Parts: sequence; C-alpha cells; structure tokens
Amino acid sequence: MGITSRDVARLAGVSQPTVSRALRGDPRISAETRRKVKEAAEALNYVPSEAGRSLSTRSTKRIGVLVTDLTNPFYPHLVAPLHDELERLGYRMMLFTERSDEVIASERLLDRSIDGVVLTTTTLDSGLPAELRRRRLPFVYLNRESGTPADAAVVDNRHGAGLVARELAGLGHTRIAGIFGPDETSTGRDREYGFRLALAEVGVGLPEERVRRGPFEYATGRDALTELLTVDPRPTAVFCGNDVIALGALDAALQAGVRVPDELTVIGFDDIPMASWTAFQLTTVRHDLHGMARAAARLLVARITTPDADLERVVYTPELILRRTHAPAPPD
Amino acid sequence: MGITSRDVARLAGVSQPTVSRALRGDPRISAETRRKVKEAAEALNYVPSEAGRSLSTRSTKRIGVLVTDLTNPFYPHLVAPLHDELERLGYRMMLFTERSDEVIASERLLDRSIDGVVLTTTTLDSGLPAELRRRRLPFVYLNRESGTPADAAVVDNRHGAGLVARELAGLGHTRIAGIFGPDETSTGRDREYGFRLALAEVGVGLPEERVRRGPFEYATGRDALTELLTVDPRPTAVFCGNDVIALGALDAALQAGVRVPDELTVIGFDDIPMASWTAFQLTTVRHDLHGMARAAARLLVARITTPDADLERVVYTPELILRRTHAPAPPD
DNA sequence: CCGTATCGTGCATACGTATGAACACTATGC
DNA sequence: GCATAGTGTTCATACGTATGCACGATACGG
Repeated sequence: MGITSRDVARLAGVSQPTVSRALRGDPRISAETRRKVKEAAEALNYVPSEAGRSLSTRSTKRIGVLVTDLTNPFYPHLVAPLHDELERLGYRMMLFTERSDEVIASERLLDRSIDGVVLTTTTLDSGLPAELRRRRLPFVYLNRESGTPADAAVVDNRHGAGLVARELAGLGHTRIAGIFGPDETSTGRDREYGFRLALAEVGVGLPEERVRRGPFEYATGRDALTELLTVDPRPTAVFCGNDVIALGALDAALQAGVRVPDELTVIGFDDIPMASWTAFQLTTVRHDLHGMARAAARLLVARITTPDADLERVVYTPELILRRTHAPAPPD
Repeated sequence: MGITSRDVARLAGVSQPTVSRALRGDPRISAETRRKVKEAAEALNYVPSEAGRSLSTRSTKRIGVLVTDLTNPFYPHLVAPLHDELERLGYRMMLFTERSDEVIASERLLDRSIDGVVLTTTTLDSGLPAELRRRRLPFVYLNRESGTPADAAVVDNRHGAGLVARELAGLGHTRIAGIFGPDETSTGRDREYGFRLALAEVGVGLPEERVRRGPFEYATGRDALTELLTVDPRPTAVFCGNDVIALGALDAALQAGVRVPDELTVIGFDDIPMASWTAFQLTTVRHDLHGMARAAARLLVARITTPDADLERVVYTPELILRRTHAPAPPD
C-alpha cells in the first residue's frame, strides 16, 4: 500500500540509500541524480515513513504537551503559541490532557514516541518530573514548575501579586480577600505568598476566613466569591489567583447584585484576551503569555539538542493593567 | 540507552519473540514463562518502542485532529471529549492547528504516523478531504462537513436555525439581522439557509444590508454588530452563527449602550458553557457537543477497523434554550 | 513402545529508513 | 603510464517489534 523509498529507487534507477540521501539533501549526491530521484518521488507521491525514520534515527521530532484541561480558557493561550513555535522548530505536538500527571507517566511518555515533554500544569507533589529525569527524557516547565530541577519558562508570580497588594493598599482597602489557586501548584502558592508578603509590608492583614483556594477555574471564583460575600463585614476587594477565577468572581458578584467596582474591587492575573472584553474590563496582572510559551519550546529543543548544557530559567516580569474592576475602598 | 525486548529476553532467559508474545497476551505462552517475562520487564522498566511496533504492525494507534484555532472558546469543547473518547478506544490524539487545511495536507498527514483524521473545521472548498480519500487515509467529519463523502457527526443546523427564526417571528420581530459564519463552511451556510427558509415561511425578510458574515470568532460578532447598530432603522434582533459570535455581539451592544434584550434580542448557536454565565445568559440553540465528538471518534475507529463498511452519518437534533437575551420586539 | 496430537518456544524474517564503510570511476600530478 | 586524490554510488547493516513457520517436548491413545 504505502510507497517506500525502495519503490522510488526502482523507478529512478538508483539504490534505496541514494534515494534517502538525495531527498535529505546529502551534498555528495550529484545534481543529476537528485533531480531523477525527486522526479520519481514526485511521480509516486512518495512520503517517507515516519516510523521507519524514527526507528533509524532514534528521534521522532514529536513533543508531548501535558495540560489538565483544555476547556479552561487559560490553557489554549499557552498551547496555541507553543504549538506554532514547536512546528517552527520542526517538531510536532502531541497533546496529553489528563486530570493527573500520574496516569500518563509510564507507558505513554516513555515508549520513545516523543523526544521531550512540556509540563504546563505540574503540581508540586507530582512524581512525574523526577521520573522523567530518571529516565533521561528531556522536559521543560511552562507556567508552573516543581522541585525537580529543569529548564523553565515562568512568570515572577510573587512580584505580580505584590503589585496587586500595593495597588489595593493604595486604594485604601483593608478588608481584602483572596481566591487563590491550589496550594500544591507553584502558581497558586507563589501568588498567594507574594500577595501576603506585600500586604504585610504595608500593614494589611489577610485572615484565613477571607481566603479561599481551588482549581484555576471559573467555578472556583464563582463559588468562592458567593461564600465570601456572606462574610461579615464583607470584603471590599478580592485578588484572584488567575483571570478565569476572577471571571467567576465577577459573575458571582453580578448574580448577587454587588456592584463592581463601586462595592467590590476584583483583580485577576494573566490578562487573557477575555479579560479585556467589555462585559468584564478586568483589572489584572499582564505577562507575556505567548513569549513564555515560545521560550519553553525553544528551551526544550535546545535541551534535546545539547542535553548537558546548563539549566536555563526564563522569568517574565509582569505588570499591572488597570481596567475597570478596581476602585477606592468604599466608606464603611 | 533504551531497554529493548531483547534485553528483557536475555534477563528472562527466553527469546525476543517470546517476550513480545508474553507481554501482548498471546495464549500460547505458558503461565510460568509469562510470569518470568513480566518480572524481567518490570525489573528493567521495559516499555515497548512505539516506532518498532508501528513499523511492524503498520498501525500507529494515533489519530490526527485538525482544528483551526484552539483559542476560540468553541473548539476546546469539541477537542476535549474527542481526546477522551479516542483514549478510551486505545488511540492517541495528534493535534494539528493551522489556519488552512492545505498547509497540512501532504507531508504531515501522509507519512503513516497517524491511522486516521478527524476534520473539525473543513471548508467546502478544501481539497483535503478528496486528497485523504484518494490516499485511502480514513477520516471523519466532526461539526462541519464538505462535499467529499465520508462518515460524519454533525448537527441539524438548518433545523436549529429554523427554531430561532420561528421564535423571533413569534416575538414579533420584523427587522431581523444575521451574523453568520463563513459561506464556505457547512455550518455557516446551513445555519444561514435554515434561518432564511424559516423566515420566508413566516413572511419575514432578511435583506442583505442586515447580514454580515465572518469567521466564527468573537471579533466577528463585535465588529459586525457595531456596524449593524448604525443601520437605520436599527434591527431589533440578531441571530448569530454561533455562541462565540453572539458573545462578541453582546459585548458590542454593551459598548454601544444598547440594552439587551429590551432594545435588542441576541441569539446564538451551540450552547457552550460560557453562554450560561451570569454576565451573558445567552439564549441559544443547544446540541450535544460532547456526544457529537464522541460519536466522531467511534465512527473513525470503526472505519479504520472495517474500511469497507457503509458510510455512517450521525445527526444531532438541536433545541432552543431560552435564557435572557431575547424579548418581544420593542414598539417603534 | 511407537506414532500422533498438542502445546510452547525459537528461528528467520519483514517492516522502511538512515548511515558507515567499501567500492567503482574520473580527474590530476609527476 | 601509474599512483593518488576526489567524487558519487552501492553494500551491508542497524533500529525494535511482530509473526508465519518449523521444531522440540510432552502427553496420550492404541
């Protein structure tokens, strides 16, 4: 069924290795032979077998990308530029979407069907990074990271959260709430830590009763804010672990009839495109999402090419984007 | 570097073929031998090479999925269940996101690195389906389809659009507008056609000046509605080719200070989760998005298994979901 | 006690490409 | 006119798994 290099060789009147070399651009093949081979390949619609090539070269030019949940509006903004950059570098993307890292670990990543892995949603307690390291399968952290050392493309989450804390303090807020990501993620933990640290510096407290944590999802923000609105006295501002949580919070406020920003300030993190929709106009922390994804692709490919180079960590510095969901603290 | 079946064979004191058979569950292998082999494989952390297997079996257990743009909130709701169902059926997903089908065609799909293809965003003028057919690479249409016959999992778009037309007519709207998808997509065309047909039946016109078309994106709805609001007299209702366009339209109305639904009725199509957010409460046409994606996976796998079976077409019937963006036509 | 099933395993090989090494052949220099 | 260098191609083989076929071992019936 499939046309092989041998078929091309027969038609072109050369040997199979010559076909391989001619098509791969080996300089030792004469222009004349190359022309003949290319013509024959064209005529037969020859496409080299990926499996054959992989087996021979021990490289698949494929990268595995792990993401928990594509329907979360955040991840596509990471995956899309990652995909494009990988293609640009001559690699293809294999997407693995699983709730937990562990499920994927052994079989699926280790059958030599991929040359490397991009981890976008690792948790700090995941055994996967260590396992990949042990197996010498190159990988890179994107967005989140964990204790096992590896190349990484991440945001300075603490700094970004600090910007928010100081802005809120400057607006006179003192009853501040937080809806953070999971404590077992670096993004969840660092954003909370940076926020607390900066608040403490300006003398504002963040009691546990005004703190909620959960997955970086719409439902987390919606449900958490609904709860927080019942706390008495009610918080006047809430910092959300990411934009998606913030959108959930905005929705809950709308539902509850609480006016944003007059009665409640809401601030997110990431600045995904939806944050700028008229319906939301979310004040948030912006960072170079696309650049970060592309950097991860480059780091990984570099690691595959030169496995023993020093580890590299690309850290993006975020900035505060002031839209319409923040306002001075209302008088009591 | 990689552990091969030969290494396992050596440790277990059997031949390489026996390892292959034992691990694949060949009934001819004795329980005792199988135990020995499994132990050895375990001890060495053996994982069979995907390339070796593919080369030998001429099957990769991989499916290519073509999607134009993951950052469009619609597609993840198609891709996620598709991914899960494919995994359930023992296949992995390779994602190809490209603006145009053509780019992908030859090399990337035809190097025998995938066993089949799911087309989610084919255009009617794409040459890809015919090419795949010619090359005998199994494929299935999901969501959209085109002239080249193949298995398909789709929605009865005309019916759904008809529901909207009749609802609008029942609410007394006469100055109706439409923001449809691209004319070269089956979903764009069928939804427009079904809408026009049903409107004609109830004697309502849809003049070209109140019609816009564009990609199924937020920006399309936003920009098109901004324009439509300048048409005099202004339309009192607008049907959007999908929910994402409708969200753009809602945002444009908000921006322009036009109250929905009092001054303008907006109706979408698909009922993606965001449509039910409090900020939108979009009236729309619901269909079984997940079921459709799973059906496509099953159809494709069936086609791969039995290439000569009759073509199958799974058509889902949609229903109207009345939320808060529709109202009776305002008095002139 | 031998022939014959039956069962379990090994042997040989196929799958398609890539590549080091060998081998022709031509051109060059003395 | 012969050794030498350089060029273009073929030969042989590796990569890792799966599978048809042959073959040895065991059990069983006659």
